[in-house]
Amino acid sequence: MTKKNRSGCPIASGLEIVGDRWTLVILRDLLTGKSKYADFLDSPEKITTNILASRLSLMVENGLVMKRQYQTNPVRHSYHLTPKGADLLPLVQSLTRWSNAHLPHTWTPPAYFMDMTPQQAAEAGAEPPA
Amino acid sequence: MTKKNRSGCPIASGLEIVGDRWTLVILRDLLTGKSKYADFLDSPEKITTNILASRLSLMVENGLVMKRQYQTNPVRHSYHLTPKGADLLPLVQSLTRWSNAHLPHTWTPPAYFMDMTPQQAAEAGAEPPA
DNA sequence: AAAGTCACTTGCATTTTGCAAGCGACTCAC
DNA sequence: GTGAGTCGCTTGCAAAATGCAAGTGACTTT
Repeated sequence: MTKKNRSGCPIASGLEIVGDRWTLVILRDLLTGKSKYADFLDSPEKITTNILASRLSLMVENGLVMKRQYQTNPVRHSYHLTPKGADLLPLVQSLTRWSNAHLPHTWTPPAYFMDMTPQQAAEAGAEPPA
Repeated sequence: MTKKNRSGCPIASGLEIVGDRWTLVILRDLLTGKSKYADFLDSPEKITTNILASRLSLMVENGLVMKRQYQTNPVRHSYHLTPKGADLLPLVQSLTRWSNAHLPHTWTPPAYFMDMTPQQAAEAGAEPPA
C-alpha cells in the first residue's frame, strides 16, 4: 500500500505495521523469549534469512523492537520488545484464543503466555541491570 | 507457507487464515456493516477486484464468511460474518486499541464498535427473518 | 439499440517471498 | 599458521502474490 492511500482508520494503520504474517510470527517468538537471529530461524515456520533480516529491521524502525549488542568480537545483536511492541501482546493472545476455539489440532498455549500482561512483556525486553 | 510446514502453534495456524492485510481489512468492513462487493471496493484502502474476489472466496472457504443471495435477476450475493468469523472481533478491537495508543493521527473508533461483542457481530451477520 | 451497472475474470507489470548460495569476521581444531 | 566451521546477515534469481487496467456476460436504463 502506498503512502498516498493512507487511511486514518486505526485498523488499517495498524495493519501497515503488523499486517503481515512474518511480523506476527517474529512477535510471537519475541514474546516467548527468543532474541537472537538464529533463534528465530529455528522456529517451525522456517522463516528465510532475507525476510527475517528485513522484518527485524522494519520492526526496529517502527519502534516495536530494539537491538542490543550482546558481544563485541564480533559485534552481535539480540532483539527485544519495546513497550510499544509489547503492547501488541493482547492482539496475539486474542488470536491464540480464536485459534484454540476454531482450529482443530492447535496446541494449548502455556498458561504463562495467556496470563502475561503487556507490562511483563515489556519488562522482559528491557535492558538487564549492569 | 506450504502445508508441509504446518505448525501446531495456534498463532501460526491462525495467521495462515487471517495473517494478511486484506483479509483483516475486509473483516473490518464486514464488522462495520458492509456486505456487498461494491461496498468493499469503496473503502479508502482501495482493494483491487481480483484480490477482493479471491479473499472473499477464501474467507467463505475457511468458514469466516457466508454468501447470501440478495437478488435473482441477475443473481447477486452479499457477504456476512459467520459466528467463527465474528469471533475475530476481539482481535480487531485489540489492534484498534493498539493503534489509537501508539500511532498518531488515527481516528477514534465509534463506541459501538469497541463495545460490540462477538455475539452481536454474529447476529448482525445472521439471516434476517423471512 | 446503445450505454450504463455490477460482480466478477483476465493479462500482464510490479513487488514480495522463497531458495540457496555467498560474504566477511570471527573462533576452533589440527 | 591454515583450513574448517559458525554466525549474521546479503545477494541473485525463481516463484508467488499483489496491483493496474481492461474485459466479460447478464442484466437494467436511456
